[in-house]
Amino acid sequence: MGGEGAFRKKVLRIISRIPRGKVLTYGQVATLAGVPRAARIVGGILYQEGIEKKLPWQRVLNARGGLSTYRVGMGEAQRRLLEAEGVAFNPGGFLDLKKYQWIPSEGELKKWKISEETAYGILENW
DNA sequence: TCAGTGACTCCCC
DNA sequence: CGGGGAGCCACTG
Repeated sequence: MGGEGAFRKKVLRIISRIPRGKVLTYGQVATLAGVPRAARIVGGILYQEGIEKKLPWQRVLNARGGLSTYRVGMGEAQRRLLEAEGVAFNPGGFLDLKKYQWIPSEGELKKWKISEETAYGILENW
């Protein structure tokens, strides 16, 4: 654990920046970190270090706006944490990504060396 | 070094 | 809406 991969570091940094009440999907985090198809890795990293490193792990969801943590027994905890931040789930247990998705500032994108074009491609609510 | 793994995603039924 | 299957790829032992 606590490896030193560049991708891992970027993932941890990006997640640590997601504001209260906002979310990103695993795939979006992976893309912002430079490896668009490494969504599974993001989940793995959070599973290992999310709580240990005091990250806002609850703010990362699957591509449908649902919680993937039910399969590891963390679903209810994640839902409660999000609701405590003012996030409302729809009857199906999903949340509206267009409404809650975090849009990083231009400065942040520049820091991560992500073009606005790339960001526009993966973020719904630009 | 390398096969195995999986908090993912997309597609199809 | 639900389930199955095939890709994916950084990380791990």
